Amino acid sequence: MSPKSDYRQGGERMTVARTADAIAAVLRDQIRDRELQPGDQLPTMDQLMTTYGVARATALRALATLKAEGLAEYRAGRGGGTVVRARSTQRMVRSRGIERDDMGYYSGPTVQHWRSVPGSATTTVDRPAPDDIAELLGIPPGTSVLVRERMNGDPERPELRQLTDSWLHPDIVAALPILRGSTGLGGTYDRIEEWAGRPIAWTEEITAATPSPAEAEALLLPTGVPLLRVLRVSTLGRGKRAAVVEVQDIRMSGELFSVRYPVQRHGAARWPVRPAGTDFYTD
Amino acid sequence: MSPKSDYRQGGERMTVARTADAIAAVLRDQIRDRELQPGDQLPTMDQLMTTYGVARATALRALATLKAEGLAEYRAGRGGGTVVRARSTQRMVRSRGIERDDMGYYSGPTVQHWRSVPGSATTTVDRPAPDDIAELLGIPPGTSVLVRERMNGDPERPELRQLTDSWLHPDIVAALPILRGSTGLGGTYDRIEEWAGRPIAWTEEITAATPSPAEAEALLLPTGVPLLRVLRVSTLGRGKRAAVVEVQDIRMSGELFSVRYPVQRHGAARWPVRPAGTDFYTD
DNA sequence: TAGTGGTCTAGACCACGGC
DNA sequence: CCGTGGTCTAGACCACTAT
Repeated sequence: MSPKSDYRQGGERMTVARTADAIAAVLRDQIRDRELQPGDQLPTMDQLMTTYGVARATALRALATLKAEGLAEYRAGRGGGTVVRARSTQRMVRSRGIERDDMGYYSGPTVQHWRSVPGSATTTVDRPAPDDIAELLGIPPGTSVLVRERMNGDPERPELRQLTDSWLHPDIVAALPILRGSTGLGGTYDRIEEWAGRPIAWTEEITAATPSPAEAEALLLPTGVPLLRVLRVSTLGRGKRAAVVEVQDIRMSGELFSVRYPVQRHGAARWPVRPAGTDFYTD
Repeated sequence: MSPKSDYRQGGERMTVARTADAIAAVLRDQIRDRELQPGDQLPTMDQLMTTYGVARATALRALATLKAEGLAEYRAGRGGGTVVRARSTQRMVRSRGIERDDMGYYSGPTVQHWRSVPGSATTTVDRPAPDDIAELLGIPPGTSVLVRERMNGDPERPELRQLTDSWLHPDIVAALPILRGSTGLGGTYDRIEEWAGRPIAWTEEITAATPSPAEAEALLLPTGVPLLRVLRVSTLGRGKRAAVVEVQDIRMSGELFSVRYPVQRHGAARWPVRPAGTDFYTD
């Protein structure tokens, strides 16, 4: 992986890093091995130019690579430079069960006090559904769908925030035109349950994604930090007659957040189990 | 967001993109709006140079930005070029319940037939635990811990693969030295339950991360694709006396995989619910 | 072989922010 | 002020692969 050696220049075999990727690999290894601690300054471009004998642009690209990977960041000003980024190892864990208080449903105590991020507001628009949302809603891709977009977070820790797009199934919007209006997002679930007279069931599907520039800006993501994406599917009814009424697309920093679920035992995995025929590992 | 206009050059206000970021933004918008479909060729560097009047390096950076974001990729050779990447919108969904067959435990039918990736083998080493693993194991960071590292996946679809590091608590390794040996990973759980005489309980914590170059290579990740990371914590006992015996760190492509869980209602959220005091939305 | 992107050197100029 | 990284132009050379 690290092209630190076995590198040719003018037919002569070199053992030192002389390319941007090789220099980046040297520094990356030093960071991984904690020779360079968070907050420590990396060599400046001038230092890289003299120690490795490369051009300025090459030194720049080595440092830029580490920034893109989220390993380093720039501190501007005199005495600044490129430093090892302190990566939060302590993530905010969201236990994904549904709770309820005077305000309505919420998903766990860590977010009970979250509010709309100042300066942002819920917007309600009709928009063609992306493929994955359309698939979950069970409608043709590109169908125009009512979506409520919102950003909220912890009022006391502004970096803890998430973007939520609530895509409402066309049938439910036709039946409940109030959903186009000022009903809060939390209120949406109550309105639907009042109308249906039975409970919504939720399933969450979690994946990772690269943020768009707009998402990175809104969520204050440094470069190199991916999105943690939770797709929450709200369903009425059970089994084959279950109808998807809403899909929420919730995006948050993959570095600051994690979500936690208990894992259930099914079928033959229920305790006590019979001994396995072999110890072959299948997962 | 898109610096397509309001750009100054020599004191003259321009309305066309003349920087790498601005050109990238134009192309990004065209991809997002489906003017450029997956497989379509983006303008070549020569075309960008003439249409925008920029230097070759600038055109290069515009295209490189899109590749880094995972929106485009390079097809080499004559007639090739930079094309819009086909992003798999159909992810492999792993329903995270625990099942069991003759082989032992496994997590859902989609992975029941998975095997070790050809050419890879399980390695067993002692390694200092990273901070987040140490935290979950309840041991001081940097403690040397036995870890079993493995890569497995779908034999018929080699791109569907995952890296699994199984970090075993020092106490359980001391009690069960066999875990250092050739017991399969799936066998680990059986050995622990036989020894303890009671069932393991699992919790999974999901987050997103940027792959290291080594992880990207092993998992065949194109640039711009983040990791989906599942931390599975295995526990013996309940409540305050629960002891963590193992932490699995499972990494897979965030583009090809998602994990799915049912969401439980707790406390006041159990049906039937009382009406909410307001419709204020807290999540 | 031709056309694509990728890397490098060399040098000019700009933006930022602590000193 | 001045050292830091960031962007740009300009040009040389290399790597890949369909044709």
